[in-house]
Amino acid sequence: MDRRYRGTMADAPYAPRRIRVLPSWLLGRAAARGHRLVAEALATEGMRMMHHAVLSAVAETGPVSQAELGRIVGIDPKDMVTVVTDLQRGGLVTRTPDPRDRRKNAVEVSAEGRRVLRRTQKLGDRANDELTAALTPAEREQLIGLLTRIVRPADGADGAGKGAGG
Amino acid sequence: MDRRYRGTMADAPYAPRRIRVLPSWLLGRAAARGHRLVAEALATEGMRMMHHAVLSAVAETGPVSQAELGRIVGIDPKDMVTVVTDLQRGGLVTRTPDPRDRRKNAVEVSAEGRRVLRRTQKLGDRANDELTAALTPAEREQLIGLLTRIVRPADGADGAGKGAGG
DNA sequence: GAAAAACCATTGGTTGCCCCAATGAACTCC
DNA sequence: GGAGTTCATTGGGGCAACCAATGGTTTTTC
Repeated sequence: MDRRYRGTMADAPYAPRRIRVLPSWLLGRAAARGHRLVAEALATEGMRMMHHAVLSAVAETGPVSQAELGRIVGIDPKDMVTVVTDLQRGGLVTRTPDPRDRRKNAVEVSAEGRRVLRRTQKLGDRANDELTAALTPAEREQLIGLLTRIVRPADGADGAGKGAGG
Repeated sequence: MDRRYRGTMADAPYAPRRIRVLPSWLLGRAAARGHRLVAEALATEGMRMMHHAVLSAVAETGPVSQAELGRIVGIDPKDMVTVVTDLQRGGLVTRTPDPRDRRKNAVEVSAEGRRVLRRTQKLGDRANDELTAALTPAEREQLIGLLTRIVRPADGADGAGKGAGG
């Protein structure tokens, strides 16, 4: 394998020992690879990760406000505006004023949205298969379990919920 | 406990089922949390993640060129210039022309650099402890092993080494 | 019922990370 | 000594996460 000049993350096998074993470091690397793989796959449908996540949330939650969506997928209200606008422009969701609460937009998936979602889900799944190709199914489940517990430490006691990154 | 408005990643517990179990998704979340934790910790020493990684690599590799460093930690040559400049400005590394190859800069850690590195390493380690607080030591090792294999699939056969993003 | 507080969608702007292309100097190989 | 390559540097560009402010709307409180 010719080690070219390009330093594209993916081929940075050695890193300093002290760092290479740090979960935060590995997480960053793995996430970067996952992101690249998924983004690449989704791009064939003109979708991006956040768009897919939001569309998925909409499909699952039914008519829902943007603020609620933001809480669900964990993105900023500002970014949500962009995503929903894109989705709407593509005819994947409808954004209608909620008659019960005129502040809100009722976002709902369209037939076309469901169609696209079905495809992008398959694409995303396949990308994830490739991402975890080196793992056995059992190991993959293990990884998912471990990560899930890392992602939501809000349950534990000790110093959690510290300063939200000033 | 009050669920405020802010959607800062950390408190996005539920996400759509279909997505929540996707390694790529979890990886992104976990990485974001790890990044926040570590960055926050390092900030107390005025350091950033990349700076720490590079400094660590320099300390471990001895006098080394920037290009080599870039390959080691996996960042772009352009960004390396900035990082090394910052490090140099802070007196943490020295950047001297390599007499054996006048194209190269021999980057080397300074005494002060070692001192800072010792502190930032401790800081980084602690942040990682907090990141993995929900895991037992054995589980943490497990996670590291799993992630390591995800990060470098370059060994396996199947479609690996695919298009690097495009 | 009116003021106060909270919430929603939107606009505006910032930061950090990752990536690519081009340039001039220096080294290597033939 | 000329071609090809590597090095540091400069100049861009894209994407994700985040924070502050505003006008309109709902709920809360007195």
